[in-house]
Amino acid sequence: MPKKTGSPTIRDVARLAGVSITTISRVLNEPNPPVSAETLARIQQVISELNFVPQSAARSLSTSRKNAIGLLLPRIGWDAYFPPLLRGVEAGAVEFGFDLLIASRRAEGPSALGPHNTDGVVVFTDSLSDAEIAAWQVRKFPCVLLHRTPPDGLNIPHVQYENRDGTRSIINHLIEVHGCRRIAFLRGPLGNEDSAWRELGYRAALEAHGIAYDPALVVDGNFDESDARLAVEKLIGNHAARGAADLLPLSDGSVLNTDFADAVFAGDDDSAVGVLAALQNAGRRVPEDIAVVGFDDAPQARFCIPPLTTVRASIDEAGKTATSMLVELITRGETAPMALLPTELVIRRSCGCI
Amino acid sequence: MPKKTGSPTIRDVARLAGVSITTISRVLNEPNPPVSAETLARIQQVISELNFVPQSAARSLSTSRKNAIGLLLPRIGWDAYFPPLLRGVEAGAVEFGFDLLIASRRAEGPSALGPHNTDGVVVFTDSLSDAEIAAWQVRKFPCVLLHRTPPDGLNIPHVQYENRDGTRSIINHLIEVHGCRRIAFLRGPLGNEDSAWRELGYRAALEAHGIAYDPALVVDGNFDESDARLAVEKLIGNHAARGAADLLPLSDGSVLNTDFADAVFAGDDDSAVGVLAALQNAGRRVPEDIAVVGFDDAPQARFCIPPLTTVRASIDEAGKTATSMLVELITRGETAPMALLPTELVIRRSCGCI
DNA sequence: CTGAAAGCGCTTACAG
DNA sequence: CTGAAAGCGCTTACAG
Repeated sequence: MPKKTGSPTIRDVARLAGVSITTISRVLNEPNPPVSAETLARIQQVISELNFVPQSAARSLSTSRKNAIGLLLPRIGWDAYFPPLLRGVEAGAVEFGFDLLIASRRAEGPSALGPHNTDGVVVFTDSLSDAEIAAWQVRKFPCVLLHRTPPDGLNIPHVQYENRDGTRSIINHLIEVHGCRRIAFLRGPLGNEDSAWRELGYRAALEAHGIAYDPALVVDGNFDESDARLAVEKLIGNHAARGAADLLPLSDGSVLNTDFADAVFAGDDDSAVGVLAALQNAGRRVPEDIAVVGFDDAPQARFCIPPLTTVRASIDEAGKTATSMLVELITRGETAPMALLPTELVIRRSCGCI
Repeated sequence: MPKKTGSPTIRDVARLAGVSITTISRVLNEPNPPVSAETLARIQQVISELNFVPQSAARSLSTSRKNAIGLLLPRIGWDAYFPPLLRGVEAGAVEFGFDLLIASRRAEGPSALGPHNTDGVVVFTDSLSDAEIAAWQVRKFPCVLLHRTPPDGLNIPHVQYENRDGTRSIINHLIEVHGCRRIAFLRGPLGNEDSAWRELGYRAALEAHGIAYDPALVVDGNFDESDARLAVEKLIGNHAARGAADLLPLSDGSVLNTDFADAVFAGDDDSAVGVLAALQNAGRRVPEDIAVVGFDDAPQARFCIPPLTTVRASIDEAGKTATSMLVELITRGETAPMALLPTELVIRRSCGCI
């Protein structure tokens, strides 16, 4: 009989079914185990009676596969896109039959995830240093970078959004549909890759429409609500200091808008919330006096006043893609060098539409 | 030399350090390994040079401890409180030196998490059936229930919020500060435990103030935005059908409010969004004509129009508490039978304050 | 202070 | 169709 109340082992199953553990193992692992129908039935019966599940550790030890992948996250910034990200990764893991380990990166000590407990890991943004990534490479430990480009010289599969295209299309929308010409841009944090690509998209869209790039319209929003608010207040202040008229009432009752800009691309949706607050405080109506757009389609985007026009990228998709690339890397030894995910324009009221 | 480019084993370390693997193991596991200072230094040197980390699988197999805990989630509903929940659980896992496995529960097959790959799991809400929980109990597999009470007759540690107290305090606020007397309540889904406790809190607060419970004011909102919206529309419709006056302008310019209610407790914040929409459509001003309050302090609460007065419970705390209880259960064999977490009133504009 | 050896629960050639 | 045996990389009495 099975010992005590602990979990049954393959040995218990073998004894109760009257066969060797080899046979049990085969039934467990092979699609068409070479056993008589009768024996097979008996074994399956015992397995389900005992509720037997093979110990992962023992299995790993003999196959040297952990059947687990890891998702490594940075310490902070887990918020808005985290649920869909995890949902995507989890779905991928399940689909390919892997367990999923999660860890957030701490300053001290080695990563909680690595060759000792997983077959490979998805590294999200800057959750691992260049040096650590490089160390994994020499060990040939599979990993895929999500929202992060590989360190120089290293050829590591990575997945990213079409930040540039997404930005280009939302700026195009402002220019072509709403006739904007002075579009402010709030940069993300220094060194942030998403921000760098968005800036390229911003410049490309301007250039394609023959609009000169104006450095005075580009400031730091840091993808942060209150930084963005301050940045816009400064833009307005600078403009006033130059003696500009801003909103000039005309004799016919209409208004001549000579404001600091006719649109603000906030860099991301968090910043956009700050931008909206700053504009409202300054007495600007959005979108009547000035348009505002974001990026990400974060949860608060639809609750903004007015609801925010923005760019959406499917985060689920990103997680799933990264995971399936990782699995390919683990099982076949190679995968695509990178995946670039499409984005989609989400039109709401803050740009002037609707 | 270490084989190929794979990971080094304890054997590699022993060879390079010129000692037995027993000694290496001791250095790895004992706080004060009985080795000469000189040997110790040499060993640590080799370990860091090789970047050696013991294989979790091998370690588990010999100790029969996985050094991992699991977090089991239901298939859906990962959204708003998910990041803080995971943050809490992850923090707990790290603190006690456990790896963290995550899985969402699927209909088919056994749970991806169990005795075969973890030392215990935190079961979130209804991610596991009563029968499966019971099966784990007979195996003495440690688990802690989060936001879920144990199946009948089973004595399983669980952690929950003070839903009743939290509700009582927000209803008290409506009554005592804002003089509300006719407070509608939108129930959560049938069978939902949080909802049941909130209803008890609602009734207790009314009773404490000598206000009769009026079944006509209690309807189903299902913790869902559009269900809640419909429910409120129906409340308004029923009221009108009875020929009530609603908002009656008086000769002195003020308004006599004979509306269906003077406040709505939406059950949760998702519902509150639907309630606000229904009231606005029906021409009611919040909070001037009617107060609205929610529960959870979900992210959208501060973005609502007007910002939502609600009840907050620290989800981080819940995750952390559940995790430390689980660890205690794993290491000491027992822990507290349950933990009841406090809530906090979050006052914003929708109740009439500010 | 140090090591040889058994054993954890599986898988997988190898042999029949 | 079936099984005995070696081995995966550790830990831990046991012995010195």
